[in-house]
Amino acid sequence: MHKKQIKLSDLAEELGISTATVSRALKNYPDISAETKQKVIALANKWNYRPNSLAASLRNKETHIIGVIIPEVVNHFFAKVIKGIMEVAYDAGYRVMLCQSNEDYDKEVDDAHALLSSRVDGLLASLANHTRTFEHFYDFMDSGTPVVFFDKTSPEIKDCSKVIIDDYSGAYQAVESLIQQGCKRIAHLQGPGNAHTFQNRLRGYLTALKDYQLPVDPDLIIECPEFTLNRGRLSAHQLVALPKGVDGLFAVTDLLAIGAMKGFREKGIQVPEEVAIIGFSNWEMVEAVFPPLSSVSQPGYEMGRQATQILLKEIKASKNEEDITHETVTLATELVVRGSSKSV
Amino acid sequence: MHKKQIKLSDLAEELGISTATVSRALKNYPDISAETKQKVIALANKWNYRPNSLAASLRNKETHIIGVIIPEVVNHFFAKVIKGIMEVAYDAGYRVMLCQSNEDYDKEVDDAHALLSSRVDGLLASLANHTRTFEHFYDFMDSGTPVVFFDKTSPEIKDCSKVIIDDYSGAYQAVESLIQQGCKRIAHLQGPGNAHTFQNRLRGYLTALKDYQLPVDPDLIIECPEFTLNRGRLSAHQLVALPKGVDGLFAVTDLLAIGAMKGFREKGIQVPEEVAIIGFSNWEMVEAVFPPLSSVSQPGYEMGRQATQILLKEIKASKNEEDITHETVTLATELVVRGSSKSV
DNA sequence: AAGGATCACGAAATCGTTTTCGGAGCTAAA
DNA sequence: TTTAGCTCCGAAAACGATTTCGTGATCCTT
Repeated sequence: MHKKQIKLSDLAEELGISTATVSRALKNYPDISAETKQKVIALANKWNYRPNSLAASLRNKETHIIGVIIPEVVNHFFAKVIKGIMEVAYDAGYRVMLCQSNEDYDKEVDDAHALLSSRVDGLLASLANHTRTFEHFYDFMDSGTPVVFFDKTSPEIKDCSKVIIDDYSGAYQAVESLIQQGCKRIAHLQGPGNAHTFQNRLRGYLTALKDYQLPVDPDLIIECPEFTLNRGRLSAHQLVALPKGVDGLFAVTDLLAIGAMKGFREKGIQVPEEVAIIGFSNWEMVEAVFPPLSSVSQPGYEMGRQATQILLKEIKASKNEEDITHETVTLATELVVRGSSKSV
Repeated sequence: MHKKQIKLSDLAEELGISTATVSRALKNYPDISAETKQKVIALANKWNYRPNSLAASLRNKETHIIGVIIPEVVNHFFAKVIKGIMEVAYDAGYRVMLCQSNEDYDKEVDDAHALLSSRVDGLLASLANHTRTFEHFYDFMDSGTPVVFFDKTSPEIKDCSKVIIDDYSGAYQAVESLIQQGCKRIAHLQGPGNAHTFQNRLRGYLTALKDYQLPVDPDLIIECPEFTLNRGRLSAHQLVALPKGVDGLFAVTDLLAIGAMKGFREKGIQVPEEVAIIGFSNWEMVEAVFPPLSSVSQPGYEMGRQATQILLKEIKASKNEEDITHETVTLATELVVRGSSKSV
């Protein structure tokens, strides 16, 4: 049973003044006497008054809430992004409504509509792997609510800011490093769908091979529908079984790389002596496996922070009716070489 | 610049009917003619009408939002809890406002106040390690807003439901298993603060030793202020340096255990031959390290689901003015033995 | 033809805050 | 003494959706 929450008029009645005065006293307006302010604040504390932000938001047309749509929460990279988002948001007095699309386009649309109904002040979004239409995001932009995409986005979306990482270069560097240490048959464990991040990593792989005049063997490119250790393990088995074998591997994500490492070991293949492996994301656990996994760093925390900073800037500009210039920030990656491959 | 969002009165005006009728038509009330309903729905779709849930919530005194306070987002266990929460909430038509206390008591209080101001319909919370007073939660209960604690809670908090893990038994089983495979000097890497979960794991460790007449050596119990690989690694070094050595280790969490494994290896100690190791949480990565880490399973996803189900049940009861009976659900743990210790 | 039931809708209050106008009372300047 | 300028506060109108009463039709019954 919901007991009554204290409201402004309760305070006003008790003190024999109007709600207007109470409201202004609590917000420290200049034209309220010090004496009144003090009385109001004292009573508000005593009665544990918590303003109803629904009413305030309705009146002010701003909620101080930002919506976040993310494909998957149980993912070390996205978790770090969320942390970055929440810290910057909190410091600016904003709260976060989090939605997980679960890599499901329909749910993504549904979440977007709900956040629009909630009148969030801005939206941060990362696309599901199979999202191809963007009307649910255009709805935000049309209503004047800033949207910033991070990580998984699409070049088709115009007129809005983005924070991405340089997947292409990261992948290129990784594969180049494998080539320079003598690998001739380099496999790639590829991500699912047409997500641009994964496509860019694939492109980096292909371009590196081409630049060094290595042939592209379709047998060496395996699309992994989900990112699990086991999927990486099975892919390694598949590669070992190839007539021409394999001597290097670049995986679209660390979990697959580690799984593959395990799969190779099961088949008696030495890492890095017989197969050199490089992953992508550089999350903490890569140092824990043996040999430690070389990986391309993917700065999730920084991505979350920057995306939120840009969003807050646009929210502010939007409020002041200034015009906003959208920007695309590309965060650099870095190849961190460890025991699973050789430094060159 | 915020362009105007369509509202009920816009639709009403266009159709030459009242907002009351529009509202009822959209909600499929029985006393609106089929013809009118259809016209309203058609226009709402055409104009992309999104109801302002602030206004609706203000009027209805329910937001369909549940608040979540969690110590840390970048944590595999909590990430799974969040996933469980969000799925159950979504299926019931609820949204989630997520707050991360960052293991900071003051921020926890601040978050609680903000969620109260947002008039969330219910709260799910897990305590920060150093939280000792609970007024900020009692505020919710006093106002009639259901609260359910999960994982990190306190027996001091009465009259509310909880979903916890049987940390004590899990720890006991782990240590018992080490004893049964012959370990005599078993170390424990302990969690920080007075968090009850960690205390219970410590208690399981101590009781197992006592039950098997093994002495408790304070040198073998190391409190780890943070959960990082490196902290585990350094703790292992510290243990190796003990005059009497160490032949078993139970860590309060997997990350520390894996770090310790690395630390032992660096000192030339064989796992599990010279030191057997068991962790806690059983997250996916334990299978990736070598040797695979034995660990106590900690069902985070299930915890999130159950906590949310209980909360929704209490919200419903509260709405119907039924009285609610609080419950404490204890989820079972299970020792999963892998290569880092022997099965007995 | 009168009474009652049913149908389809509208007027207006309501949720709790914020803010735009003021307006009363007082002081100081002319 | 009038006027202007302060200081401090209140009345009331928003914000947008929901819902409680109604009310005017229409149809059926007798």
